[in-house]
Amino acid sequence: MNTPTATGKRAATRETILDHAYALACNGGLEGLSIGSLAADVGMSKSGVFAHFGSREELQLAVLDAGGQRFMATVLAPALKRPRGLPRLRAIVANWFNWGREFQSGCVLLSSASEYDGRRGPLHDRVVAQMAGWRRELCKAIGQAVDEGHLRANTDAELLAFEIYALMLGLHHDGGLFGFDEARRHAERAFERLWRSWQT
Amino acid sequence: MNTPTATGKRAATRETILDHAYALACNGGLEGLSIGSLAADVGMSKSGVFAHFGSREELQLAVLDAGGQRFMATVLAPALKRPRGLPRLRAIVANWFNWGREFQSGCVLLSSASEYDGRRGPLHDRVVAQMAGWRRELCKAIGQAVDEGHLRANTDAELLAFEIYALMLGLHHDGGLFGFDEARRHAERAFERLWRSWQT
DNA sequence: GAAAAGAACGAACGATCGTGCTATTTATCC
DNA sequence: GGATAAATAGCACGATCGTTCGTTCTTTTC
Repeated sequence: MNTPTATGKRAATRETILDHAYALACNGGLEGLSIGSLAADVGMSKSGVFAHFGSREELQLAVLDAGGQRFMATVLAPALKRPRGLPRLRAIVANWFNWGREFQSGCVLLSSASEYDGRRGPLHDRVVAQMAGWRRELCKAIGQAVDEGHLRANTDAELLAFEIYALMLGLHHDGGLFGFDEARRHAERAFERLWRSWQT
Repeated sequence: MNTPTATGKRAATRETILDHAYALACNGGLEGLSIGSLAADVGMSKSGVFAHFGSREELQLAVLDAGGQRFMATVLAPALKRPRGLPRLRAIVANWFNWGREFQSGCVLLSSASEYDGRRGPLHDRVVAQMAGWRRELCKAIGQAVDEGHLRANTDAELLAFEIYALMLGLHHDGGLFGFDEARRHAERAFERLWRSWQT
């Protein structure tokens, strides 16, 4: 038995740092995340935090990955237990509604999308890859709903995925600015209209 | 003739500064806008730029106002020449499609919305007021389309405004990440479906 | 318990941040 | 054209940024 705890101390504190970094980035965005404030939040020295990542960009990438992982675990994974087709699709949307409300403010992934859409570099690429991956998952679930006969046979999966995504953007946008309850009401009704418009 | 140009020198250079500030904020966002880089971009000294606004926050507010003004002039004003109802609504959307492509990257107003939705202070309030005002204009145009008999009598203006706004968010989001052309195709088709779903 | 390895700290760096203050330049007015 | 006012430049401040480096503390290994 030479493996200490399978996760070691280094990995554990790294996880702790990422927890705090993720929470901070949910407010201020990835671009507003500074190593100094992060270190103060965790209760470590700047250099101690820094040593875990080697650069700020590497830290930001790690936060982005952590966010994507949590998103998938919160939104997609539970929905996979539901039967294929529209029930699973609705479960995805339902889980998505609750996403980002664990911390008071916005979603790291969405804010990163608007922060890095115009620039170049590793962060931009990671955001694009993440978003494209999620869109692919959405299309997959939509395709299954078509196969199950829940949605019309001529359904354009990419278009519907765009529409679903747009409504979630609207929910987060309005939720952040005008209050979550009213935004939720609008989004819920919009989704009902959306499902109906694509149903068989 | 003692009035030099009706707009004095001070106002003129202030306008020049705001032009550059607006362009810079279209990429880096309002939070990424710094007085130093702005001064370098304009070709002035930091303090020279600073003197025009008195504080960074005041500068950001001015940029926000300038953005709102340009948005209204680009998107709303030309549409008011079209006949009330669906034609005007479609014109608004058509103008909105072109908005934000004057500069290569995103829209200041949208990025500000995600930057300040979680915080408090004058910037947050200004963003909310701006967004609420625009939403009100949208609802007004929708109401007219109902009055004209172009949209169903039981149309929920706020809900439709939410749906329109959501699609535009989707357009900007996808446009920034995946390329504007594909996003435009999706958004255009989604809008056609949207109009049809609310039409008489 | 000594030795080796790993993790975190503390101080310092050059740069940039927003913001004052004081000159200096530029425009306006009689 | 000289006096006055406005506009801009220059410089310095404290703070914070990301990053580096050498030291100290903690853990593991023999």
